[in-house]
Amino acid sequence: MPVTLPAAERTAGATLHEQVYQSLRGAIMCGRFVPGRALTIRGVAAMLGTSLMPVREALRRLVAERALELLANRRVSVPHMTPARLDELCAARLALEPLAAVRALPHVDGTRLAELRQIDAGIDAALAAGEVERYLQLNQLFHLTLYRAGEPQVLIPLIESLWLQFGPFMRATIGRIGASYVLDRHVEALAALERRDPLALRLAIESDIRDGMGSLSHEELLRLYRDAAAPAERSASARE
Amino acid sequence: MPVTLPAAERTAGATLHEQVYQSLRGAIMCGRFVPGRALTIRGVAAMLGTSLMPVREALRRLVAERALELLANRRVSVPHMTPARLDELCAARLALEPLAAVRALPHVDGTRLAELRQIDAGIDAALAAGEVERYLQLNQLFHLTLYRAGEPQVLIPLIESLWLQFGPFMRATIGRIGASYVLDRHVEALAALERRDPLALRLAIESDIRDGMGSLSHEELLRLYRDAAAPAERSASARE
DNA sequence: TCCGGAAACATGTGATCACAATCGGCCGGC
DNA sequence: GCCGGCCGATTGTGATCACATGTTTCCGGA
Repeated sequence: MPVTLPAAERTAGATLHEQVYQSLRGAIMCGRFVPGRALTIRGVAAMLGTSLMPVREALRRLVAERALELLANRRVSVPHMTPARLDELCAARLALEPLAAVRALPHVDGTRLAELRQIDAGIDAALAAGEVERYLQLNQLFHLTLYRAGEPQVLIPLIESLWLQFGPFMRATIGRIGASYVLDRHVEALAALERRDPLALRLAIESDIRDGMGSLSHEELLRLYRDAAAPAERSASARE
Repeated sequence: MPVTLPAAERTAGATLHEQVYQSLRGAIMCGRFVPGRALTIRGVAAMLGTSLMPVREALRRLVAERALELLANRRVSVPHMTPARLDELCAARLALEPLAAVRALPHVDGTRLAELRQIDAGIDAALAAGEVERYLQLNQLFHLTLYRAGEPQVLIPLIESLWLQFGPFMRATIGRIGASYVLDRHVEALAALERRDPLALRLAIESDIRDGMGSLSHEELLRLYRDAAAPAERSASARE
């Protein structure tokens, strides 16, 4: 079994399938599921101690959000990354996230700016401690906290769908973190926010996304391209 | 009852909830559901002659795609349009669709170009005949047929989500069609495709989207802004 | 040793049912 | 006349079951 799920035992006021959704979403973002390996309804239900129904709904929602892929067998799995999809994801992020940042800028007040600074400090700490998982979580939180200023209703779901597709791959293939941080794009973004400079903010977010792409392990990317040429057989890491 | 659904009787090989999804999606895009009015599972199931289960899954998928909104009561409805949401939808379309078009351009061959020309001819015919519904359908088909060249996997779902949110509102508030067509942006796009000119294509698509926004009935937009100021009471059209 | 087929198993889909929460209308009281 | 609380009807949620499809396993034959 490739994964142990955190047994959604928090009995929040939300519905059961919402809790299952959050558990699965977290597990996906951490790369806990092997791409291509089928996620069975009964399997997830057994891990989380629920019945089939909430799992069905959670899985279907994740498929609609493109976090999971519907196979021909009508089974679901984390989709394999392909060079074309990676390129598209990057292009979509570069189209949407700078836009979201610039639109959020007028609504960023002192409180939110302080919150962003605090998150960025946490990121630096995680980087210094080499805590990859925490770094990725906080990085996502930094971006979403910025974009959420002004309470956008349309852009956030689109961006979250992209992160859901991008996250597990990044988690699995990120190389040495910290190495590529010759320039801290978040500091640039914070400065742009303080100066209320839309263009500088756009550039900082664009650069941050590109840097994120650059931090992918080169050997993983090479394997990706190789696999794309011979898709019949996946490389070793896809095996158990 | 505000709507009669086309009784999903086509027994395609697909799953039942997929057929329900398609029926509901078509009805939503045609503006057949009154925004804010709750769509009940049992009601839809009765209209379509299915049991509750496929309807549940179809509704949940449409909620995930932001075509429907999850109310606090855990009931679903077509969301009301607000000025902020309209602005965001427009910005997202302007960010994603020109990008999708430019990325598709290198993959548009003669066959697809001919297909696009044929759709555009159909659009002109629908415009001349004053068939609003057919015009909107073909317009969507034109855009998606263009974007689908190169088989994008990421951008298409994002754009379809936007159309799903934008479509019902446009269907309900479109003014006199044809009037705003002093310039046919589709012809411009087709010319740009033939010349393989990315910049011209981008401009044509951008202009087409802006023109589409301009074709919204001004009185409807005014009512929208008025309602946004006093959201407690919706205007007459929201009542039965 | 390798291949093919059949049986046992696992899985997704859809239906039906129970139940708690919510909504609607009705009535009584202020 | 208007408001608040009560009761019935409606609704979403979750559980369990039946069934068709697809998958794996195991065994016999070449």
